Amino acid sequence: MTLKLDKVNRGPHLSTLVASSISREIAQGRLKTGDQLPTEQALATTFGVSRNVVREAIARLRSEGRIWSQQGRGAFVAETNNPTVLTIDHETLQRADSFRNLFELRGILEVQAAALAAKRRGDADLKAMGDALSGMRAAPYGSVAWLRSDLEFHRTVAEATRNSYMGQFLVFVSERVRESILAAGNQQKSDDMARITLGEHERIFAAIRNGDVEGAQAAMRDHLAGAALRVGLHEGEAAEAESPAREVASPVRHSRLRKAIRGQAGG
Amino acid sequence: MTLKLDKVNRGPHLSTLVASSISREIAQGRLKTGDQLPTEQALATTFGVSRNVVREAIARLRSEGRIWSQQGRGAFVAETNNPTVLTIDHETLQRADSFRNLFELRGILEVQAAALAAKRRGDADLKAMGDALSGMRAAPYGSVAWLRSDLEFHRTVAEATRNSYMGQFLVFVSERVRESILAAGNQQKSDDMARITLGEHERIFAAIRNGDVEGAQAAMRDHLAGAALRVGLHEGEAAEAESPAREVASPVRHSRLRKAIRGQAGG
DNA sequence: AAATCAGGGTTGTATGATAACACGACAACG
DNA sequence: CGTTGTCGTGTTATCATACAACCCTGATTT
Repeated sequence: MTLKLDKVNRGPHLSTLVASSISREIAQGRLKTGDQLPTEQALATTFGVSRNVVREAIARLRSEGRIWSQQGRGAFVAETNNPTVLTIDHETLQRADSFRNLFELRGILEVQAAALAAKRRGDADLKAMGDALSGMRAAPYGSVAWLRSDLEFHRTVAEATRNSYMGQFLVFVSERVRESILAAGNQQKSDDMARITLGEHERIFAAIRNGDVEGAQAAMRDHLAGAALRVGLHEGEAAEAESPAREVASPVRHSRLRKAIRGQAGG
Repeated sequence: MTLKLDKVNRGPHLSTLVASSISREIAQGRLKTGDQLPTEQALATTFGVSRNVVREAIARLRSEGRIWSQQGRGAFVAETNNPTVLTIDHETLQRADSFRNLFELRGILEVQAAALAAKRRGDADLKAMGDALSGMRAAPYGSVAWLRSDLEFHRTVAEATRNSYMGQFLVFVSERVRESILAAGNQQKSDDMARITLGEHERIFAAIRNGDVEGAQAAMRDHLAGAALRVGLHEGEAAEAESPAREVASPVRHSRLRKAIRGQAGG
């Protein structure tokens, strides 16, 4: 046994469902900035959960700056136009469509980063990329060392853009993507994949070394398409409209409540 | 009259205090990655609060990715070596090259967003964009209303990508760019500029409406190039800015508990 | 020895109660 | 008439307790 009976990573707590439901209401404009939310009691009954759960959800939204609340008055939708920090909630990332979206964003950044790197790379950048590739060749596919070298390669590409924000964002997004993949943990490994993946990286490297902007873009696009396949995202027109269609392990308990929440959120 | 005394800055909730206390323990290394936290009951008694408060704090830390918990086992410190939030420092943005880099990143995102929007826009998106354009036509160039409509237009484009992360990132980057421009505040206004800028937006809109992917990209690229010129970006410089670090008012009630928490946490 | 199961410990959720606070209604008072 | 004090209601913040679901361990049984 012990086959990868999905370890149900972070089974979404009820508070998470409630939080994303409210969050969705805000995002879709049904709750505008300054609006007062229903009372905790009302939310609890409409969602069919305890007030405690609602409070955890609200605490979370408050910590994200989406709403603010005052004792004796109520909770109100905050001004969302001043996000001073950017955070990606990785419980939401467990949803397939969210993951796809983030992967798409990563792709855009990676491809353009490859283009800039092909224009601006210096000798030091090329050496760093070469070292990272060597590291990938030396390590077994999927091992920790392999993953580290993989990340390192992409990091050096980002660095070669000479745009620190590009690197910052790219690392941030890539890390979230990687975490999500590791959490799913359903990727099979083979020597073929090692060879293919390595080849993709080498083509990216070659194009960047030659200053071939469009070649670098194409090679990176290929690589990402391959990576998408390897993690089980079918390629092509990736992200469809965001709809709450999560597939993960079915919730055991409270399934009716969860369904109700999902239904109302989906709209 | 109207003496504006600060609106009572309410003391943070107990759950916030508990959360930041635990957070500090992690940051200072007293709780290493993988360590198991004390049980909720234990935390409740040591902090002198109810288990409910502890749960809200833990829910918050969990949503921030600092810890993860599993029913029946406990809560554990997550791998937090990679940043879970992304922030852009105000001061570094004042440097011209930093600003240029951020502007470049914004350009990449905007151009690709325009492409995706041309593919995926729906009728509601087109209407929203049209409304934003109307708002720009009605408002004087550079006015608050004009800026709001401008932002609104770009936001609707991002929304039409059907990729929430795209919108999130784009809004975040654009806001930083806009703040920086406003801080510089050395842009001249003219009717010519109003006409030109509006025309750029209209071409973007037309291309997206027609589903012209490359046209949308080109139009957005034009617009950004124009915007770069208008803010004096090629030899540009930035201005000074301040960053008021505001203090929180002293908590009124539960002061003993709060002090206890602060004391133990502060070290 | 291996499988099964019982028990305790922990988190997740529900429920009710109390305290702190905001706000309007209303009477008392000048 | 305007002001003030008081009260009542509604809401959030917190507490306390109980139960359900789940994990882990170890004894019991096969």
